[in-house]
Amino acid sequence: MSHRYLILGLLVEQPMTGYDIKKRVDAGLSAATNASYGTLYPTLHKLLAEGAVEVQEVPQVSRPSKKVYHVTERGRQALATWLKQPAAADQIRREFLLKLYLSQDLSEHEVQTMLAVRKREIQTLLKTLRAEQKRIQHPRQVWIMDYALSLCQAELEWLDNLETQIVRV
Amino acid sequence: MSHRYLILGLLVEQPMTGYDIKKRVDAGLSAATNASYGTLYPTLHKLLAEGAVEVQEVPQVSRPSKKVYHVTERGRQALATWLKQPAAADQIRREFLLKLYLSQDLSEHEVQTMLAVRKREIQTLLKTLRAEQKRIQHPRQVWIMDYALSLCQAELEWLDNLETQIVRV
DNA sequence: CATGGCATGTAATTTGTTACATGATTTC
DNA sequence: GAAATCATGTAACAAATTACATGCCATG
Repeated sequence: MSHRYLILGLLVEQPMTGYDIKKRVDAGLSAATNASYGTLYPTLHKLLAEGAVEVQEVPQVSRPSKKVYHVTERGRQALATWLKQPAAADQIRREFLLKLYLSQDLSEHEVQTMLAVRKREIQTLLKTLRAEQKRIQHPRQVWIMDYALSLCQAELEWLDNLETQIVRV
Repeated sequence: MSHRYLILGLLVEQPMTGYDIKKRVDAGLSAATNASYGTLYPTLHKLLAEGAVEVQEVPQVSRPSKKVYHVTERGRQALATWLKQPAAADQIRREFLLKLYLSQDLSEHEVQTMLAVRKREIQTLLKTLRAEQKRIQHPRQVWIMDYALSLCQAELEWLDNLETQIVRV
């Protein structure tokens, strides 16, 4: 449901293809939401049918023609209305955390491995974020990046703490 | 899908009703996942049909009889198998963050309001977490609580930073 | 010559939310 | 007297993932 507005919002910044939107979200907005083609394309079609976006087909050589979408006035207004409403609560699912909590019957070694895997994942994410951070111009994107970075660092500290705690036990 | 294992895992700790499970998740595991009755009860029925759990009906006066579920050996093994597999990636949706990012056409005042609302929400969450923290005995529950607290604090710091930044701009 | 990027899309399935229905008891 | 707690459940719907299909180009 909020994917509609994600799309509209990104198209306000600049006209794009579905493919572009996906890249954009993966690169800079992963802390806020995610987007798969299976959601993106059908949603774009719906928005088109509703007149919230329009399409401009750009033919290409030996490739499906690009469909560059841009927002209509109607779309802008739908977005503005949505923006002014209070945000829905966060929806969060961290399977890693659930497994850690339920890991009573696992060996200490297995638990340590879980933590190590997670740590590597978060460190990788941190690197990615820092790399992206350098390519940013738009201040609002900086906000989101800072958010993601802060949470990453907090989690890393928590992981370090836990690891040493478990060793001591 | 991971709700199956959430249920199994909690039932390993002790037999419970669907209602109890819900309370348990809301109280101590909100950083990992969530659970609504609409998911919980049907999932319990499925687990029962598969022989992963068994039920013991406890009649009550002027109330539907309690259905206390407990895990079978089969259920335990299903859980153990799942636990040893690598965890799925986090699934995160923060509508608040998305709105903040897309808030270009809002007034500065509206943005400040969004931040203030979020801040109050996180502060409330923090208080709740701290209250729950005192009732905890199980060390693994402490881990999860610490996780939630760390992220809360990181977000609060980020919010404070942002607020002052925007004022300056 | 395989991998990954570019670029579109569909269909089946899973997953989950929301809202509803029921109804007594306790607490403010 | 209203609201929250206890306690179960279903049904309709919305949302999203996954896997698939297609096919060229560039890079290593």
